[in-house]
Amino acid sequence: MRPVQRTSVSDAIIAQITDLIERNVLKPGDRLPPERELCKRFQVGRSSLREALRSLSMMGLLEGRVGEGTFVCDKGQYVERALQWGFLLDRKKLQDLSETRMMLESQNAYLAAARATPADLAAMADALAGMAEGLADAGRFLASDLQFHLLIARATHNSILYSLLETTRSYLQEWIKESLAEPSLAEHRAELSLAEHRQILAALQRRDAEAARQAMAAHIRSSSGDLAEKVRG
Amino acid sequence: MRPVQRTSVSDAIIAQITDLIERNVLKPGDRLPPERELCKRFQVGRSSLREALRSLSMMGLLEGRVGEGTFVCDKGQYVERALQWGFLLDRKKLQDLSETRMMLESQNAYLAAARATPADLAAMADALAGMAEGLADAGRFLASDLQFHLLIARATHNSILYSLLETTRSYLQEWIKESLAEPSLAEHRAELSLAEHRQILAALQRRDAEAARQAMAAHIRSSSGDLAEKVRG
DNA sequence: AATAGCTAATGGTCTGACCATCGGCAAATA
DNA sequence: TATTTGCCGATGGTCAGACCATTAGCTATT
Repeated sequence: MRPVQRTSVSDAIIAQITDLIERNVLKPGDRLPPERELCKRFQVGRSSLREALRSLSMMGLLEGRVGEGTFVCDKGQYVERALQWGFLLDRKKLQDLSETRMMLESQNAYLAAARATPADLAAMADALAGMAEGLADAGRFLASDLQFHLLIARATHNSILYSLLETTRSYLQEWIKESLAEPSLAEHRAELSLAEHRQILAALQRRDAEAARQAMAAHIRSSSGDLAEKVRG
Repeated sequence: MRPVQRTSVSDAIIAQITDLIERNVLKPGDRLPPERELCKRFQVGRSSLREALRSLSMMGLLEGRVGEGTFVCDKGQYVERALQWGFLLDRKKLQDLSETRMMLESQNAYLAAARATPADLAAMADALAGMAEGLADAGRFLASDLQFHLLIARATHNSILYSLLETTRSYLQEWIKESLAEPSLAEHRAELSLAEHRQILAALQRRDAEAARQAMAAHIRSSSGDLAEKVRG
């Protein structure tokens, strides 16, 4: 004998809808049938259906618009929602996330060295130029910085690795921004950071995977040194 | 003029409860008041309340037990769960997943070399013994195999890395099982695999991080060679 | 002392209703 | 004719009440 399977109505609906999205039957931007219509199709009450839709919205898969309908989100919306729970991170978890990020970025650099297309490298150069122009503008500098790292992840041409880095970055974003907001260190750090980025790009252009990995690791260690201390303190 | 703030009842409840959990007013294991009681306190309908509770359950913050009540979960799995949902969508890329897994496993071995406790190493030895005993029993062999890898991930004492490996493995499990089901190769592969695992454990016991990483990488390359071909084909 | 049965409490589900908002259409207006 | 205004239906958001299945704890029987 074994415990009988207790299936929840909402969970079953969630499973079905996520499955539809996975199999791309429901594409981003698509509109779902009205709730009352879905009730009839699933043969469930509106409460259960709404609990399912609510959970899916909370995961960033769906979005409900009053008077219009319920729509399938593109994955970008997911990150925003996820940021809401960023403050739930405790110190240990923050440390773990930071470590995971470092590992991802280093390995991405390693892989990108072999796989980056000329277009990828050109985009990175553009991002680097954006950083240089934004030396005085912290907001623009950070945006170009982030873009540079994401471009490397994209250059691996591995959607999983890209997605993972995107997510970990989004969680750490707040702390990164905070740690770079120190007015005293900002200017010096920015110049140092720019130089480090140039080294990374140079290694990628040379197709030197090991050098790229080490340059990235060094950069993150250097740029997140105070972040690490803040986490531990 | 600026857009007026449109607040949703459920979102407000979610915000309040997450806030209570964050400030440790609600501790893990605590029981929430009954739903009908919460309705009176929040002065909201039960539908809205339940949608909020459902979302919180989906995030892994709460857990509802019929006839008992709603409880605060003890495991802080918020981030892990979010990461899981994060790349659920493009899991079709088996190749990418396989590559990600290899990277995770290698790096985990590297970190575990320095961090594994004697208890961790002992557990790995046990798993290895289980593999040796299960040379004839494919099911038991694979179970011990999986456990060995998870133990290494656990030995990093990094919950994010552990969770990521767990998730990637779970997605690849089917294909791994399938590729090892070839009757002709099974026996030889099992012995080879066992030897490779012994090398990994030996490196960990020597605290040789680089050797552990390389041994793990070699093992995965060897054991998933046909898997990779199958994926590409 | 142990067990079977009962009762109240609780989460899970369903139904029907009302509200606020949005899109589209038609009438009124310039 | 082109634009605005007002209306109407559809839709998601919310609420209230009811019923069900399960659980814990008590009670009475054995």
